[in-house]
Amino acid sequence: MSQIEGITDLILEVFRLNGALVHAGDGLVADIGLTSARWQVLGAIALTTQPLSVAGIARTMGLSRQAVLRLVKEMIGDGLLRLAENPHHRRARLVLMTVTGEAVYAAAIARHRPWAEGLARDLDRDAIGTATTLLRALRQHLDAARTREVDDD
Amino acid sequence: MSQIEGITDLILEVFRLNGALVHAGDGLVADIGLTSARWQVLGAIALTTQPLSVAGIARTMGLSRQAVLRLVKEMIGDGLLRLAENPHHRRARLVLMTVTGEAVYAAAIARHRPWAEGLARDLDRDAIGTATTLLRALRQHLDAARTREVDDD
DNA sequence: CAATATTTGACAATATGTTGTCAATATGGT
DNA sequence: ACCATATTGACAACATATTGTCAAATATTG
Repeated sequence: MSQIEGITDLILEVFRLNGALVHAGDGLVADIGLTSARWQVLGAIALTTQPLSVAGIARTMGLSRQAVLRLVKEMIGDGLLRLAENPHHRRARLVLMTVTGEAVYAAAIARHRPWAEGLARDLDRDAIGTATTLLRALRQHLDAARTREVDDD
Repeated sequence: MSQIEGITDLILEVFRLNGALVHAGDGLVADIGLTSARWQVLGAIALTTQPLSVAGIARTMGLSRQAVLRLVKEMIGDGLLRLAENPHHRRARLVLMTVTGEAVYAAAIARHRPWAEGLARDLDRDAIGTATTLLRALRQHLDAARTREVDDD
């Protein structure tokens, strides 16, 4: 198989796996009022020491500012998130979890753990690391190309 | 790093890479009237010896029937695809490319080749294979769970 | 053969994500 | 301090994908 076929296969598999993961995640947390996308927003907030703005969350998740903005506004409406003034930037307020948000996120984690265990059980540990490193390299390559794109404008 | 953290990292990287790939693909074929999604539909049709129905394309791509259905109808409207009677199934007609569709797909391939070469250039060949195998195993695991889900209904 | 189950295309509603645009706010260079 | 530039939240338009529902066509089972 040529190098091009190899990378193309990988790309198609990323598309398929992405869909399967979103579906599985949705199913995992549906009854606690979450979706994969909202769960990911909570994760981005939980996993940083410093509170983030909407734009900051977007950068962490690799999504557009606007996609995150809409999710955040909906989640504020649902009582999962709240905004706090940002001493460093009047416009870019900080996104924080409410008590409810924290409880829901904790519940999501509790379900994620055994699910992830089952998924990883018969997979080779090194292969997971190798794959993650490779995917990250690919994405960084693409992101770099994207930056050059914008610079050309 | 625990096995759970490892697989979770991989999952988040799949989400990010998926977005970056869709964006790059869109940019690659935008000016010939394609998008990543439409390009993938053409690819699914091109890569099979036997013509496929809408549902068949969906299975190949790992998407829902309905997602493919809408794409196919739009692409028929744009003159890229056409339907042919299916001797084995009156309802499930076969999706074929028009001459225009074939030309557009050929143009997309011509752009994909050097792009994929550049992407794969400094990546380890074995790592690509390992990653593809791992992602496929993950997806098949998830698809199997999905099948069990449906059986429970 | 008849009853039942599955597959399929169609349509609608909704969730997710992108791009484009704008004004407000920061930031950096001169 | 000033001006050009970049970042940010907001809103709108659109592409993509999922689920739910339905009726038609096919496949399966007793």
